Amino acid sequence: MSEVVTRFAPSPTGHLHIGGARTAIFCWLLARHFGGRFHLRIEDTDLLRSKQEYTDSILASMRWLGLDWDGELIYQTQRAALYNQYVDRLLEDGKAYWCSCTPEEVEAMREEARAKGLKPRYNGCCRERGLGPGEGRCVRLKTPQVGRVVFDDLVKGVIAVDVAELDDIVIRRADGMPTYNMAVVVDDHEMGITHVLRGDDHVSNTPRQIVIYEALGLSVPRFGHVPMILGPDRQKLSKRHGARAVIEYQNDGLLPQALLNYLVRLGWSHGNQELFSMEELVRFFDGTSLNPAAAAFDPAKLEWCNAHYMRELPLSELAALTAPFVVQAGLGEVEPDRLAELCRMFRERANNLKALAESFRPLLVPAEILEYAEKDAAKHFTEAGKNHLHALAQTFTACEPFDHANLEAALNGYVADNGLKFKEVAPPLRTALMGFMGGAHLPEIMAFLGREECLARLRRAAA
RNA sequence: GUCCCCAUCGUCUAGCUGGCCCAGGACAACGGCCUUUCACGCCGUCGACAGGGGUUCAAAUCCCCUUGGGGACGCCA
Repeated sequence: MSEVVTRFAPSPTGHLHIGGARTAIFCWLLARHFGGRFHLRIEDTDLLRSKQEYTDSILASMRWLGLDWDGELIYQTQRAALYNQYVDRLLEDGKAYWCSCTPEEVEAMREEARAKGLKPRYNGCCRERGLGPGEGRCVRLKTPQVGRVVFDDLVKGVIAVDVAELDDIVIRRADGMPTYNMAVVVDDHEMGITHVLRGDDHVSNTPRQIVIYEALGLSVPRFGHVPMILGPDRQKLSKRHGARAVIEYQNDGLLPQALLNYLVRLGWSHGNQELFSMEELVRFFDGTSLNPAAAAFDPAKLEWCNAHYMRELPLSELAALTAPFVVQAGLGEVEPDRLAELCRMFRERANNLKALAESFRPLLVPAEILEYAEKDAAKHFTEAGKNHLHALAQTFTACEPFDHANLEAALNGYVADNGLKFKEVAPPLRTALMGFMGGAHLPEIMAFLGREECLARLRRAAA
């Protein structure tokens, strides 16, 4: 295969959502796999809805996911003149014509067709009128009237559509701006795009674009339409499904590699493998093995995937990533070493950074305001339990240094010396320290808290 | 309404050039082991080829129909 050039072309009318992110990932992987190029094009011709802040947000999400792009960013609004050169060429070649119909008139035609049970469309009344620029409003493509448009889709296979299904589509609006299909064709050609990977919702645009390519005498790129992502209920993803934007997952404490891994695996597979490094993805992803059917988004599996990557991360890195969430949880700044220690103790108990930070709360809050889980307190702060806590406070006071090994020995010693079972002592101690029956190993919790804090908790619980 | 696309466990999927599949893996669920707790980890259980016709010695795999989903039909992208 000669050079592969792909592109991702978002409209800056919102944040990057997971569906868009997935096609961006596929495009990026395809280019990287074949050592080609990956471009980013901002389709901002909808002036009303496009916003610079969304472009910035989309770029930020791309970077967060680790998707870099080649060359300059392309903004469609800056290329109107270029598009119109192509429109003029079509006009000169008699492949397009001026149309004087108003939108209202066209709408009436559509209504009429609908009433007859036909496909709503423009009736081509200006096609042979030979109107000039002064007489027409918009420019329409003279779509061939017989034949079929056939293309071999990378994911869906051969798709054929009769040209009778295609309208004489508008390629230049009354305001002089090109329409979407026209701009896309010109851009993809000018940018040398060889593979157009995009959402499923574009399949019906593809024949229209191919007709434009052919009218212009340009070579047609390879197309691939990846199915959209459905909500957990298999309905179209919408607000009621919760987070849809990449940035929301970022804010919820997901790791980019986890979201990327999950998204890639949604609609693409490499045998039974579930977890992939970036290197593996680039090595394995060649545009085949894409699933033609729509996939439902499963938050539970995403969390599982994220938990996996949280366990794999070097502690210092995990700590650095968790720090902002700790601050956000109102737990303040924590020294890097202590934070890393907290991560070490708790990372197997959380599925995302936000939850991880939250799990630190019992250890970062002063003894006086530690909250007890009612059930656990009632069950373990019995007379016997309190007596143990008193005695343990005495025992631990003598621990020097106040570290894991000494504390463990002291605790075991207390149990053995009094002929007790560990099970009798551990629950009240754990509840006193953590506030509930959960968390890491007792000696490391105590070592982390330090003598002062530790004893304060035992005394408070015993009281 | 017209056109296009899709269809394996609850979910993501392997399989799809037919036999190795009375269908494999992962998530979830459930049970167990480990264990002072919660987790992690390990082991196990439940669970699917939408339906009907063909083709064939043989079909999840090929063909047709039905049903069910989705998408498109804009001077939006």
